[in-house]
Amino acid sequence: MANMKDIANKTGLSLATVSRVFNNSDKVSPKTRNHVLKTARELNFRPNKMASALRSGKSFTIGIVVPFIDRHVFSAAIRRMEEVFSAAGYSIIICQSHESATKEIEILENLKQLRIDGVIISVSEETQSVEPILSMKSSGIPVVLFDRSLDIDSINSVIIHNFNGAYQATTHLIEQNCKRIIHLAGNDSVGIFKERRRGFEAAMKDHGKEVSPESVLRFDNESEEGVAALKAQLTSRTPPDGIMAHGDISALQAIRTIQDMGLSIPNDVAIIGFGDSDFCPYTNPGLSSVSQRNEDVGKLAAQTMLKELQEKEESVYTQQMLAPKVIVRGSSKRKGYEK
Amino acid sequence: MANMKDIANKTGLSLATVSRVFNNSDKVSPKTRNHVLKTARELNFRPNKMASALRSGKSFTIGIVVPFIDRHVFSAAIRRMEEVFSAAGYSIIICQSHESATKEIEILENLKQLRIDGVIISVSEETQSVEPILSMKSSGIPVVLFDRSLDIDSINSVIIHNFNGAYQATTHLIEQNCKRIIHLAGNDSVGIFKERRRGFEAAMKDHGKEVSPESVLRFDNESEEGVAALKAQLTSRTPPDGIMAHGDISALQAIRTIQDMGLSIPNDVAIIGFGDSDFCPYTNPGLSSVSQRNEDVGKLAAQTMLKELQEKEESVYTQQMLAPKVIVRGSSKRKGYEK
DNA sequence: ATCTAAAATGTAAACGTTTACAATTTAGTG
DNA sequence: CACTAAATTGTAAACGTTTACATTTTAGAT
Repeated sequence: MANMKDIANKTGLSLATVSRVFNNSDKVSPKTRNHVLKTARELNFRPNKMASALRSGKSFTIGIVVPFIDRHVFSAAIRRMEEVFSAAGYSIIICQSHESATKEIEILENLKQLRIDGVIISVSEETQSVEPILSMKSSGIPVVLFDRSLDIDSINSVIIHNFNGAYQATTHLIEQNCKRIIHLAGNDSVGIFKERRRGFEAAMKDHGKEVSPESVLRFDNESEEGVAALKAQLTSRTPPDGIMAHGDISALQAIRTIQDMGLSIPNDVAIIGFGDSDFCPYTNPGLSSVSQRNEDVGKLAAQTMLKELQEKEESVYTQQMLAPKVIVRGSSKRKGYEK
Repeated sequence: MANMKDIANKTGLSLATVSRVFNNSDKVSPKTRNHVLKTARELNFRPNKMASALRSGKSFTIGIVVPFIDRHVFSAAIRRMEEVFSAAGYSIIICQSHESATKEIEILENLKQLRIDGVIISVSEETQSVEPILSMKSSGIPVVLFDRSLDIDSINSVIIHNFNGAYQATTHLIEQNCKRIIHLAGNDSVGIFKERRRGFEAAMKDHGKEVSPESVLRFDNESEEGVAALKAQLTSRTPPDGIMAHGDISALQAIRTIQDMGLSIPNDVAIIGFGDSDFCPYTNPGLSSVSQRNEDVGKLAAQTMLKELQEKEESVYTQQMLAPKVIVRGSSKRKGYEK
């Protein structure tokens, strides 16, 4: 494959001039430029980006780290990132942490070796320490967190306002005349789940509803304990008539449980999930949910990265929170309370 | 950031020896190796993969090209690819063709410039010409096609056997005692959809069922024409009692249409989709579908690529077809015909 | 101690760009 | 036409590795 030297030889120009043509440096006469471009076409020349990256120190590559790429949250966000970056001339390298903090560290090391220009990351569930992230920064590699954040204010992050989303969802159930609402809670050690629980509790209190220990039910997608506990509550003397789940899959499990008991949704129990997964419109009834705006998050994260890359000065770090949106479907739309 | 020269200076060794340590070349004494590694740790050294790629001509990077990364077919396959490649020391670069043949060509050009070691691609719907793919090959870059294939036997490909899947699905409906089965067909210009239609027709014929022009209904997810035509058939004197859709979304649209007309699934009409999308278990009734085995396809494609990369000789090209699997759920499980 | 082959290390040129700096050409001015 | 500044081009050294080839060291055999 031809290189710049070949073009230089064939045109009789110097290597520097040839290089300048491809850098869009304006310091080259139109005549020479055309001559070079023509010769480049003839020789089927493609600039070698590795060489360019090596010399210039800019690889025009961004590393994206997520737990698993096949989760819709991530693939949707990454889709937008790719679009933003590719338009700006950047390539993206994808890595999966498998929800392991150890793997995550390995990946970050590897990305350093690849001399990527920046990292966008949604940290693993396990990740507690911010050290690996900070170490990236101190190596001069900008980092943007998305989806899940860590408590560091020297790092840009883009997340949705989980507290708010949960608050809105809970308020929605209250407006649907639910009298006794419970929350199917995720693991509190995961920041976003904690926020959702807090949002639920705040909404309850703000609307004068009591939050008892029974109001918050720990609900895991893997174990059956949550389901059993839910059944118990549904058969108690004061069964819940509204459920705000921390995730859509949990909501689905609840729907099954409820329907299996012969109760109807939304009239006996109204339910809303979180995430607005793509299957939400297709369940029966359609599952109301809180949209995480994955695409918007992805786009914004990518734009934030580009901005940081372009700024020479130490930039100002921002924690951007997108307002989530309640999507109402059949599972929480009660007769007489449609608004 | 420290480089090998720094280590060489600090240890008093030559650059070559230092390099050999990191190449796992065995031509270095244990004592020197340890000394070098220790110094490397002290200096916080990370080998520069760009430099290594430039010099050695191997970037240990694979380009993956898909129409859109947020489609589950692709993200599921890519997930496995990432796992296979990362275990083998390769990074992956993801690009989206947006179903555009032009964009696809641009992407391939760009990947060439990046000097990636190989390309795994699921071509866009528009793609007709095999030229860009062949041009990759002739530049010495191995290519593996997946999901959708092109008719070139000098390129490795991994796809599922669409004909077979459709054949099986249709046979399943016949076994469920469906008397009049129709196919909701995709765009025939897309190879996999054509295969599915052919599989449907073959199964019908093999079971002594007539394939009339009405048996194949062109059904697009975007337009309403298909829905209208389906309605017309359902109200005709000889309504279909079995539907084999070319995709899950089409199946969903059909389910809605059928249920809106007051007909019951699966007893009035049994239906099966294609793709086994993640929402299939959650529809009501659960949607039977043909599993595309995305994960298996991804894994196999990645393994095929690795094999081709490792072989020095011109390798033998294979078209690998995975057998799809019918997943039976409520939408096609008729009373008395469960088997 | 000497010789030899194997093992370990060193030398230096490459890989294909970019870029500071220097040199040359061009165009504008009086 | 001479002079100057601007525009264009050239020179050569980097960037951080790998690797063919050359050299030195080591260990084993005599």
